Amino acid sequence: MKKLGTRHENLDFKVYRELKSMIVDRKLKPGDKILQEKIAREFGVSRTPLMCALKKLEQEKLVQAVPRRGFYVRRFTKEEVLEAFELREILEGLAARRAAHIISPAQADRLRGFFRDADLSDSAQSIKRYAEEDRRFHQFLIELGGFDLLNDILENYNIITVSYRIDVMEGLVRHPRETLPEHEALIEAIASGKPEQAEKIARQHFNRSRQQLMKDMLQEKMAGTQRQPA
Amino acid sequence: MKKLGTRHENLDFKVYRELKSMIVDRKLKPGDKILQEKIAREFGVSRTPLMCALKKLEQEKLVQAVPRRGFYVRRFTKEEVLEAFELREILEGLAARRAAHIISPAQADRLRGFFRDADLSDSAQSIKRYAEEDRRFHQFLIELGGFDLLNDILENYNIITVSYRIDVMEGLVRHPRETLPEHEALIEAIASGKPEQAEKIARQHFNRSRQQLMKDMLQEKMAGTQRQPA
DNA sequence: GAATTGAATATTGTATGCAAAAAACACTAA
DNA sequence: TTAGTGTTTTTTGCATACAATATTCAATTC
Repeated sequence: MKKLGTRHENLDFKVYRELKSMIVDRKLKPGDKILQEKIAREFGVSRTPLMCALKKLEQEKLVQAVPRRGFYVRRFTKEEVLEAFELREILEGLAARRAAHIISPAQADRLRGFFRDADLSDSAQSIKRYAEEDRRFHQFLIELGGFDLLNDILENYNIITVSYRIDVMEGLVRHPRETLPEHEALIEAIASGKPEQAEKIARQHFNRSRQQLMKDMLQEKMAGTQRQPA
Repeated sequence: MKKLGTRHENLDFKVYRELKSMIVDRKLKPGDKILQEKIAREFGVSRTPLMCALKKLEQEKLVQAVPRRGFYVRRFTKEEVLEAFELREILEGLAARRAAHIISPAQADRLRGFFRDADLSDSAQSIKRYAEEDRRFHQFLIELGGFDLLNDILENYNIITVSYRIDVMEGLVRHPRETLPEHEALIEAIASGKPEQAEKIARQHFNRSRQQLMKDMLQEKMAGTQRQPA
């Protein structure tokens, strides 16, 4: 018995995806109110599926619902971003551990291909390419070691860490020269099937980025003008 | 400026809570189809807020939506339950670590009160009381060391582990005689402010339960008749 | 001019209506 | 019987309608 039947995709899901990418791409900015009528007209749907989509996004914390007022694009606090990093630290640590457990030789080969010809210069171009490779690498790691529940969580909460500071160094927290050795060590630990080591390295990797982020945030606070409305 | 204003609770949220407890309490059983018209009438609301509530539950994996067919109460696979345990292992490990970091003397006192007068006999009554204490303990641990994101995730996925096998030994996977020393060690590690140790113990605690569960499941498979419909 | 009030307007939360899809049923032919 | 087919009934997905609440803004008072 086949199961390929699910071709009908409900409108609310399409709206959900569209809205989500609008938020991640900053077409809707943090703090913006979401005018249901307007968006619904823009998308050519009624408010019913839009409402559903908004509720979904609320659950993912991308928007905030204020009863009888409406939905607003959420503005993440520094604390939340750091907390999201803390979660990634252990969740991707888990993924790394599992990946090392179950990796196949073919997958190990593919894994070893990541960052092979990384360019560590400071040009915007090379930073950008490294950032892309970084995302692909973490994606592959999750595919390797993840499972449904874990993937769901990571998908939801990576967005918080990604959508913050997207404008600085392509979203990278640390310079490739610093992270490349860590990536290489992680790759080797997973590819050679060392779960404990893989988890440890993955966690260290995120931990260091988190520490760096904390420092950056502190500096920002000292230096700059802080907009932080209610 | 105060902020106590949020008194309006939308209908969909009430429906959501009600449905959720119906599922957890087995008033709606795994596999049951959710007849929207019927439930809506039962709750005295229209299908609109019910729909929203169902979508929320879908995101939490308590129900499954099949487009153009409807919603069904989800039946968890063994794999999923084990995966949920694996998640709890690291997530509550994190909570334990953080708790040990930030615990106050007053909280440490309260923590040490858990399981103080535990009764390790085999009577149904005492097992039941231990299971309740267990839940309260883990809840307190999450309150201590958790944060918003973590709480959300744990709330969702604990349900998977709790709603499975609720009928055997009050949902406990291992006997109190086995888990009590672990609980005591964990309490002491947190109360005396030892983050690394606390995390390690918490993880071991869950890991052992997970191993036990795997064994149990394997035995069930060997022995019993397996209902596992599509 | 600043603060306060209150009507006019806009927006939300929910119920209802309706077309399209799925399920249930009844009837016919092997 | 059983398999197949057309028809009725049910149910879903979505649009729309409407009352209740929020917001806006002009008029009024201090």
